[in-house]
Amino acid sequence: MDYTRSATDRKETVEPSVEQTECPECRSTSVVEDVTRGERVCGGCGLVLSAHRIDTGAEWRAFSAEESDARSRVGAPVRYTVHDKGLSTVIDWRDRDTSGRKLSPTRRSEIYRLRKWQIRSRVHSSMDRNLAQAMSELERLSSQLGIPSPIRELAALLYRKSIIKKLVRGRSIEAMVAATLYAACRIRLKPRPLDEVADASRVDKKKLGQCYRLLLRSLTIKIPLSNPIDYISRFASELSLSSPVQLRTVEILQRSRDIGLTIGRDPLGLAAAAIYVASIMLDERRTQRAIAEVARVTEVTVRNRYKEMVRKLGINSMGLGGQS
DNA sequence: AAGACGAAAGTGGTTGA
DNA sequence: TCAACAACTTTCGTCTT
Repeated sequence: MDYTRSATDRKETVEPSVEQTECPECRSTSVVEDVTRGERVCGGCGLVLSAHRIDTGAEWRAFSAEESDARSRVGAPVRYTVHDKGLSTVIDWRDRDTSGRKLSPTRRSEIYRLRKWQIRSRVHSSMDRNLAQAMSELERLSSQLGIPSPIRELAALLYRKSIIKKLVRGRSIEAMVAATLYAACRIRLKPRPLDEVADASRVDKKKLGQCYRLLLRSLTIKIPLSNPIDYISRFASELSLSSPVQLRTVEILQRSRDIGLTIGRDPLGLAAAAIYVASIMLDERRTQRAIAEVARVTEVTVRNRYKEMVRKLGINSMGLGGQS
C-alpha cells in the first residue's frame, strides 16, 4: 500500500493566486500559459509575466492512448471549497491490512508511528470541523448571492489562511466567511455592496466590516479600491437598462473622476447617480428610488451626487429636473 | 398621486491632537 | 483616548409633473 500519496500527485487545477492577469506593458489581457517551460507570456507583446511555475502535467511521455491513460496522474482536482481539499486518509486503529491479515512487526510499528502522529494532529481535526462548517456556509452564501465558483474558491483560500493565522478564534465562522467572500469579490473586481453580503448572511454590517478590515491587516492582501464602474453592469441589468446607457454611465464616471468629484465619495452613490443621469439623457428614465434601491444607498445620496455632477460637469440639463 | 427636492437632525467611521 | 469632522442616512414638509 502506498501511504505517501499526497497533494503533489494531484493535478492542481485551481488557480489560487491573487495576481492580476493583465500585462503591465501593453495592458493586454490575453495571457498564454506555457506549461512545459513554466512561463506565462503576454499574448500581446510577448513579455514573460512569470517564470518558474510548476508544470502540472505528467513528467513522462506516452506513445499511445492507453499508455496516456495509464500514465496520467490520478485523483480529483484539489478544491479549496471542500474542507479537507478532497484529500483524506484515516489510519485505522486495527492492526490489519485491507484484506484483514495481520501486519508484519515492522509494518505494524510503522503504522503505529503514523497513527500516533494522526492523533497528535488533532489540532487539525478541530480545524477540519471548523472548515467543514465554514465551507457549507460559504456554499450557501455564495449561491444566494450568485457568486461564480472561481470567486468562491478564492474566498475559501482566504478563509484557510485566516484559520492558520488564528483570526477566526473569538469571532463567528459566519462573519469570517462573509468577510472572505466580500474580499474575494473585490479582489476579482466584482464587488458587492457590504449591505448585500450582510443581508444574505446572518451577520450585521458592523461585524462584517470589522472582520473584513482584520482580514486586510492580517493577511496583507492588496485589494484595489472599489471603483464605481465595477458596479455598473450589474446595476444596469437589474434595472434593465440598455448598453448605451451603461456606456454613457461609464463616461460620466470617468469625467467625474477626472475633475476630482469622486474622492472621498461612496462608490455606490456615485454609480447610482451616474446611472440616473445617463438614464435620463438617453430617455430611459428610472426613478431615484429604484436606482437607490439596487445600489443600496438613499435617494438623498443619489440626489446629492447627481446635482454635483450636473453642476460641475456642465451637463446641460434639459429634462434633468434641475434649474436651467 | 408619485416623484423630486432640500432642510435638519442623527449615525458610524476617520483623523489629528 | 477623545473631540472635531465629512459623508451618509433618516425623516419630513413642500413643490412639480
